[in-house]
Formats: sequence, structure tokens, C-alpha cells
Amino acid sequence: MPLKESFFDDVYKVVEKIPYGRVTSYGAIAEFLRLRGSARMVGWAMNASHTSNKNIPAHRVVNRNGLLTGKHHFGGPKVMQQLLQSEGIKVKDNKVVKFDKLFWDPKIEITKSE
DNA sequence: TGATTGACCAACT
DNA sequence: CAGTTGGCCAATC
Repeated sequence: MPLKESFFDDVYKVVEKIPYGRVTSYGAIAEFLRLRGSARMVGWAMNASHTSNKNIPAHRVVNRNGLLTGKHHFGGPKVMQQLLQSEGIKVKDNKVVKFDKLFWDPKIEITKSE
């Protein structure tokens, strides 16, 4: 067991903790991990999550604008939107409706007990 | 080993 | 308002 797992695992932990019917952004995760500016790495982690053994609800992770940028990486451009809608999240024009209300900030929800 | 890219973001021009 | 650039780190070519 490596003490310091890949930064990917940190991302996975956060993403897995995203509650049902909620969404977050790459930047929020990156910022939570003190990797502000490295939001691209979060995207990389998501890309790896697709091949990872763990089941990562990457469909709950969207860009800062609530736009379903990575929908194409789910195996289909419709998959991500359907997954979100299946969780009660309304998606319109490739973006999450009321994203600001559904937005789940890890640095608040997780570190709030810190 | 160096250069390029990648599901991003923010600032600058 | 749209296009460019810088930034961060890791993986691929």
C-alpha cells in the first residue's frame, strides 16, 4: 500500500463522494486538492477512471460552466446526459440546469469538519 | 529524452 | 466578444 497514492486516487475519492443528484466541477476538485490550475489533470484522472477498476461517476463532474464537456468520453455523447437525467439532474443544451444549486463543492462538504 | 497533448480555468489582448 | 497565452502535472508519441 503506497502511502501517497496517485493524485488520481485523490480525485477518485472526491468524485466517489459526490452525492446522488449532485454535480461538481474539475476546478473545484483541483482546488480542493490544492491543484488550482491543474484542473486538466482532473480531466486526465477522469479519463483514467474510465479504465480504472473503480466505478467513478464521472458524469457528475462537469466543467466550470456546468457544461458536459467530456460527454464524448463516456462511450457516447448521449450517455452522460442520460446518466445525469437518470439521477434527477436536468440537462439542457449539454449543460446542467440549476448547476449552481446542484453544485457540490468538495472543499466545503469534505473539509467542513476540519 | 524532448515535445506534444489532455474531459480545464482564468487572465490578458 | 473572440482568440491567445500561461499555468499546472502526467501520459503518450
